[in-house]
Amino acid sequence: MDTKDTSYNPQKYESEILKFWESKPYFKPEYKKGRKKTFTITLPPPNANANLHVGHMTGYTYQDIMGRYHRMIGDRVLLIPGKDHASIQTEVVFEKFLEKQGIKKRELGREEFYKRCLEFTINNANNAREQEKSIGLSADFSREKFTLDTDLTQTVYDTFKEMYEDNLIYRGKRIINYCPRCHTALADIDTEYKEEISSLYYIKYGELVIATTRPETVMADVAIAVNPKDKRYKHLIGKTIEIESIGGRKLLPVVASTKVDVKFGTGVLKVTPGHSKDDFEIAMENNLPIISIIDNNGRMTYEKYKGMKVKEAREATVKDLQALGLITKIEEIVHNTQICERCNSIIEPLISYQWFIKTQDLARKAIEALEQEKFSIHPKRQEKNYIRWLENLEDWCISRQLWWGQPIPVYYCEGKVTEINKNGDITEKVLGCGEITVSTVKITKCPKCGRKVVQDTDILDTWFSSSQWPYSCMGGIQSKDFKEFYPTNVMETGRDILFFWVARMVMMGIYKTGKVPFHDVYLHGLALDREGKKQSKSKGNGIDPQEIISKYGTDALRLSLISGNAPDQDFKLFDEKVRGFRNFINKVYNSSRYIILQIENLDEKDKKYIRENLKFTKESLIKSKMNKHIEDISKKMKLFEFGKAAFNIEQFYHHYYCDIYIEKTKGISNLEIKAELVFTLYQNLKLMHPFIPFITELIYRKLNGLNVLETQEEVLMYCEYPIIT
RNA sequence: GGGUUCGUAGCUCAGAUGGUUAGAGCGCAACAUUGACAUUGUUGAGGUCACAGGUUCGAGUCCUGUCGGACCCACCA
Repeated sequence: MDTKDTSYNPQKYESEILKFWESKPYFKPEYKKGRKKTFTITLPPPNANANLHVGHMTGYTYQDIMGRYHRMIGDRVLLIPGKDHASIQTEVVFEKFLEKQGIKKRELGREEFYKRCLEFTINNANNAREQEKSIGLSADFSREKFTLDTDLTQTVYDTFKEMYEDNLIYRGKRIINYCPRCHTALADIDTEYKEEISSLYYIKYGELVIATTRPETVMADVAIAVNPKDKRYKHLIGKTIEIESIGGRKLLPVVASTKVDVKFGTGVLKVTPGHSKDDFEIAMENNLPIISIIDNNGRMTYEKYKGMKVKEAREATVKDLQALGLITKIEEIVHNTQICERCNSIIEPLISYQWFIKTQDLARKAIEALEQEKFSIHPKRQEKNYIRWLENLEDWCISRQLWWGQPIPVYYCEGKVTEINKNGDITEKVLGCGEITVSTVKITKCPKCGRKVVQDTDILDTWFSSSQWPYSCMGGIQSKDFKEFYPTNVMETGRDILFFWVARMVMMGIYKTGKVPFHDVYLHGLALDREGKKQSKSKGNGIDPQEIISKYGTDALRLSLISGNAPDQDFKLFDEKVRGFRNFINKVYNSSRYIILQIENLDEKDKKYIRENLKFTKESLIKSKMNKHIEDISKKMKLFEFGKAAFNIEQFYHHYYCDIYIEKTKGISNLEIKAELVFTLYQNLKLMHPFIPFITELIYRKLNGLNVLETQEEVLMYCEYPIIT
C-alpha cells in the first residue's frame, strides 16, 4: 500500500494479494496445527463447459465468507473445490461447439467424441479455476476433484454395485421421457414445460368421441378411459366397444380412471400406454397391453407411416381419419408441451429398458432426517418444498443414451439386443448364458460361463455422480479426509437446485454413510438484471463477473452479490450498484490511509506504546457502539444472515466509524487516541475481512509492517475474530 | 388446481417480538472542502408504507379479502 495514492486502485493490488495467498498453504486445513474443530464445505462443482457466471460467483462469495470467518474463529477450515463433467449439459454444449466447425457428433464416433470432449472440459476447468481464484476463493485447490477422476468414478461404481445388490437399482421396462434430439432418456426433473398452441382433434371411436392432440398414436390405443364419476359414460365401464379406425376394426375395453378430466374435451380418453405417461399408468392399473409405434429417433414404426417423423405422421393420420369421416371437430388449444431442459426439443414418452433407482425408502429417510432436525435449510420455508418433492418422488431413471459421462458398470454375457416386433412389443434379450454382471472394474469374460461380455452402452445420469459429491470429492468413504471432514458443515448452493442436487445428496449420503452429508443448507437467490429478468445466455443479458472485477474490483463485486440479500431471494445486479460499493471500498482505503498517516512517522517508542495499548481509551467515544456492532455481526454470522451482516458492516463503518467517530477524533492528538484508532480499525478490518478480503488484507499488511499490531499472523484470515472488550 | 414470495421516497432496498415526527444508498437541489477521501462532507426536497376491511388504546408491522409482479410443484389426453 502506497499512502501517496489518494484513491484505491484494485488493479494495482489484487493479483499480487492473490499470489501472496497462494505462496503458502493458507487455504489448507493443515496450515494451522493444533486446531480441533473442523469446518468443511464441499463446493458445488461448476459444469466444466463454459466460463463462470455471476451465479457461480455468488455461491463462491458466500462459501468464502464462511470459510474465512471460521478460520478467524479458530476452526480448521476445508473448502473442497471441483469441476463437474455435467454429462448431458456438456454433451449438448460440445455438440453445438462441434457443429459450428461443421462436425457432426455421429460422424466423429464415440471414442473420438469422448476424447475431444475431455480436452474441451479440461480446458474449461482450467479457465474456471482461474476465475474461482480471482474472486478470492480460499479453497484448497490441491484437493480439487473432477467428477470423472478415476477414484471418483470408483466411488460411484461402488455405490451402483451396492445399490444393485441391495435391490435399490433395477433394470426396468417403463415409460420414460425421451429426447429424440439428444437420443436419450431423461428423468422428470430434466424436462420442462413450454406453453404452445396446438390442435385438439375430436375423433369418433365407435359410439364415442374422444379428444386428442396426438392423432398419430391412434393405432397404439389399447383402451378407452372415462372418469368413474362421469354419469354420461358410467354405463360403459367394464364393457368393450367396437371401433373402426386406421388399421380397421378393433375392440377396445372401457376402463375407469380418476386421471380422466371430465371437463377436458369430451371426457373420454384414448389410452395409449406406449406413448403417454398417464396412459401407461392406466394400463398398469388395468393390466392392459402396451403397443409402441414410435422409435428412438422419433420416427414411426407403424406399417404405412413407417419412417415418418411424428409431425409428418400427424398430418398423414389426420388426413386418413378425415377420409374415413372420423374427425368431427378440430379446436385450437393452449397446452404445455414437455421439452428437454437442455435442447428444448419436444419430449417423446417412450417405453424402453432403463436403469432405475427405487426412491421410496431413500426419500422417506431423507424426509425423516429433516424432521428429526439432523440438518436444516436456510431459509426454513424451503423445507416444505423439500419434503413435498420427496413425498411425490417417483423412481429415478439413471441411465442415459449419451456418450459423455461414466459408462454404466454393467456387463451382458455376449451382449444384448432390443427389438420391436410388428405388434409394437419391445423385447430385450441378453445373449450367451443370460447373465447380467455388475462390476466396478472392467471385465471381459462372463463370470458365470466364461463367454465374452459386452458392457452396457449407456452412461449414468450426471446427478447420480453429483449426488455423491460430499464424500466422493474426499476420495471416497475409506479416505483419510472422509474420516476427518465428513459429514460437512454447510452446503451452499443456488435455490434452483434444491431438488436436482440437495435432496439427492441427502438420500445418497444417508444410504452410503448413514449420515446426512451436511448440517446446514444455505440457498442463495439468483442474480437478475436491472429489469428483474433472469440472466441467460440466449437473452444476452448476462453480466460477466470478470468485467465487473476489472472495472470496480473484486471486493465491490463481492459486496454487490451479498449485501442486503436474503437467502432464496433473487436480487438485482447492475452497474450503479457495484459502483456504490466500489466507492465504499475506497472509503475503507482512505479512512485507513488517514489513520496510517497519523502513525507512519512515529518513532519506535511511540509505536511500541500503540502496540501495547490496543484498546479503548478511558473516555472512549466509540467503545459501546463498537462492542454492540461486534455483537451484532457475530450473531448474524452464526445465524447465516450474511446479507444483513454485510449491510450493517458497511453502514457502521461508513456512517458511524468514518463520518462520526474519526471526525470527532480529529481534535485530539495524543498517543492514546492513536492507539484507539489503530485498535478499532483493526477490529473493523477483521469484521470486514470475510466479505472484502482484498482491501482488508492490504491495510492489515501495511499496519503490520508499521509494527503497531501485536499479531504474528501473516494473513488477516488467521487473526482472531473480534470479541467484546 | 396446490404452494411460496414480493408490492415502503424517481431507482435499489432496510424497517426482530405491533408503540414516539417511517430509514439508508443511488439519483436530484443547495452549500462546503487547498490538511484521509469529489470514488468526499453537510443540509434539503421527496413517501395516502399496492388497495379495502378487521383485531387493537395504537398496524408499514397481525388477520381476511382484492389487485399487481416473480417463482415452485402437479395436470394438460
